[in-house]
Amino acid sequence: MNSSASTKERILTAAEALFAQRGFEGASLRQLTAAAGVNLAAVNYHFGSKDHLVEQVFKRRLDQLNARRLAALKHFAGLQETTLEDVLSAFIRPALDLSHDGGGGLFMRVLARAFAEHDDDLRKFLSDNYGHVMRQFTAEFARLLPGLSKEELYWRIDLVTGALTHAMSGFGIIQRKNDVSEITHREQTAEHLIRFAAAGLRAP
Amino acid sequence: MNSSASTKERILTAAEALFAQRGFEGASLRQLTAAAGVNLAAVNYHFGSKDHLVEQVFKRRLDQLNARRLAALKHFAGLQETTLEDVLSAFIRPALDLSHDGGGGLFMRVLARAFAEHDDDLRKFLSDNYGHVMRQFTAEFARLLPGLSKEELYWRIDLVTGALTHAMSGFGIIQRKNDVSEITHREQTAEHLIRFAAAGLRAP
DNA sequence: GAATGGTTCAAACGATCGTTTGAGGATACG
DNA sequence: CGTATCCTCAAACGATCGTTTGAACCATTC
Repeated sequence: MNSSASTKERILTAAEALFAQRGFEGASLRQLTAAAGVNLAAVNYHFGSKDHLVEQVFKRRLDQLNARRLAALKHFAGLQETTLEDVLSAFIRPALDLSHDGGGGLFMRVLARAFAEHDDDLRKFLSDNYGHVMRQFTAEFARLLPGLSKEELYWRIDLVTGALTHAMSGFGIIQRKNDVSEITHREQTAEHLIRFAAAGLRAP
Repeated sequence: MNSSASTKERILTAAEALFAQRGFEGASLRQLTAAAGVNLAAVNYHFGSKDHLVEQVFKRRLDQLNARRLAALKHFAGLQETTLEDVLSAFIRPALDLSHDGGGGLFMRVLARAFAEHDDDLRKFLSDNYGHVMRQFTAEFARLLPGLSKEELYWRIDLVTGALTHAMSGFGIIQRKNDVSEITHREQTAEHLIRFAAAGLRAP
């Protein structure tokens, strides 16, 4: 049908990689279209502008991430026997999975960049596509941590998010060693994150 | 003496603010020099290039931050009665102070950007100016958390750093309210961070 | 007061940016 | 076959980028 679907997808994939490497301003459309093997004008034809392309790069991955997080949370929401670790797992593992399939761990780096860019339009876009998921998780955390005030809870979720973003985007000193498979490394990352975050959330 | 000291300082201050707002690539030398009230050519005259200017922006603040952190740590290093919270305080409070004086909470945002940019040269520069401080703190954490393996300790320090950077750069949802003074807010931030990080580091 | 060395200035340089244009190719339908 | 629709392409547009240039300024020194 739409013979341009391939072109659009190629642009999106190349854009995700280049934005992660060079940033939104640092990656030019000429580098981007050359990497994708398409004509320079194709970006403006299919996406209207570079800014709209940036939004679509986010949308493609965030739709995945949100759906998976909510699906994972659904199994635990409101249940008596749910633990803090269960909810953290539903929050963390889809993000780690996302950075694994989809062609590489690039998107979380793009996301971390977006946080750092402090672009108001982009933040609003992220809030619109992200807000309801965060609210659901916050409600579940509140249920499992009844001793925390609302302010204290917001603070701690914020700090968990910081630790998550940091770890997932590969900022840190921790790198996968060659004798550890990527799946194993991902599992270890998830376990470290969940253990750390759960303890931080439960802090007296 | 050096009548250009004023010009250099004005450039550095304006650069710090603009880099925080627009990023290293997004802030042009024309915006920068206009904000500083100096001639366009002054940047290349005093700093050689834009890249060198970026490095100097970091150096000016990191030298402060490193000195204050080490001075704060010195009071606790190796002492029997030192607590985890003491060391975390020595790590966290100088950073919060830095973002307070020096004309605004802009530098930590610049630092968070630098992490996100993944620029190898800049990361090497940061590592060279930062590494020995991190090693001293790591040694102290290891002393106070003898139950942790080296790998586990590295992981947790990495996660603490992520939470710290996130909170200090003002990413999160937490904003200072108008009825709270900045000093009070800074103190609350430090307490939340220390409580959360200490619990995360002590996780079973 | 002429000369010196450090600093500032307006102007221009070539390169690269995002975007637009208009012609041409490809495919489907009458 | 003719036409309409979607897409691709090379080329160019104006704007802005970091950097360089050479003249002017200004304090200090002989």
